[in-house]
Amino acid sequence: MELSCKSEYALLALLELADRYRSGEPLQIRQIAAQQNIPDRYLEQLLAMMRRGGLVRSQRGAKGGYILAREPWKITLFDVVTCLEGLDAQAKEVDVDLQTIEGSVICEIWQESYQAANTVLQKYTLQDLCEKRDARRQLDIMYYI
Amino acid sequence: MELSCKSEYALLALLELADRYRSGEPLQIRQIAAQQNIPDRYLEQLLAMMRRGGLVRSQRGAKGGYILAREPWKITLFDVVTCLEGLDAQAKEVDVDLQTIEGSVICEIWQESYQAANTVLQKYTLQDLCEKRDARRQLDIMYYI
DNA sequence: TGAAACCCTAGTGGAAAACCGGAGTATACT
DNA sequence: AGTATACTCCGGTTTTCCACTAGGGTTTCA
Repeated sequence: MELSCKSEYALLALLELADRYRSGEPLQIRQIAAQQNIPDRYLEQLLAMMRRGGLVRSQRGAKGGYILAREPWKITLFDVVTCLEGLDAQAKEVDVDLQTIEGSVICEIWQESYQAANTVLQKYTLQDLCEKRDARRQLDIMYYI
Repeated sequence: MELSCKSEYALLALLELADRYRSGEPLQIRQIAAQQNIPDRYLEQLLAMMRRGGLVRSQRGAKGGYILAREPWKITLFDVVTCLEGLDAQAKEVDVDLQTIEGSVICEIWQESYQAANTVLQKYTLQDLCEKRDARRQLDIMYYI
């Protein structure tokens, strides 16, 4: 479970959407991309995935854009990464039967390790992320003075 | 921290070396490769990495081969994966300073998740792996009868 | 001396990740 | 109604990385 560009871009975008969430106004791809320095056509794909995954809602047409599908404290980082990377995760389960004993023993331990990582990601929500960011911003201002 | 071919091959090889450890005799690349169905020239590179990482010792020349550098219960799975994938891990630390606040907040959480995964890997040694394998073998025999 | 083994470096093929472009469709505003 | 805006779908391109291959060395033992 490494931090790919995909996941990072997605989280940055969701962070922007979380900020905007209370207003109820949608936010455009272009704006998010400009704000966070993300290639816009790529971000488009990621947002489409997250829409299919039920994380965001889209509004088409003029004055359209994206809105968080539910409250920022109801979306965990685990939700995000599984939505993005989890689509091809089922494909790996194919040839488990023709594995050696050594292979399956190793595989089990990896599952356990994987599980531990996911538990951490389940602990944090977008809300938490926003708060951490704000706290960090305050801290940076203090240091600057 | 996903299970790459590299790590799996390396663990399988180390498992063979662990079996052989008590005898003090070295084991050749070819034999390991044949036993575990690993491309031998590739395994050669992995063993070279593990030698540089201090996990195995090599003996050159005829009747040479590889030996575990220390006892099987003193090598954790964490040691193995960091030895193999950890070489380019420092390269990522380069441009940390020019990161945004959002980026570093995300990065921190990823570190925590990573850490959790590593803690699991630190818990298991080659010895544990061997024992799990043997237990599984016994179990398979029982089922077969 | 020669065979058996490790040692080092470079290069290749293919697949996945990251990214781009164009044509289509829905929506709001005038 | 018409137009501008923004999402939607889908195919293509570029880049990067992994698994693997290859060849020419060096050391050791018999």
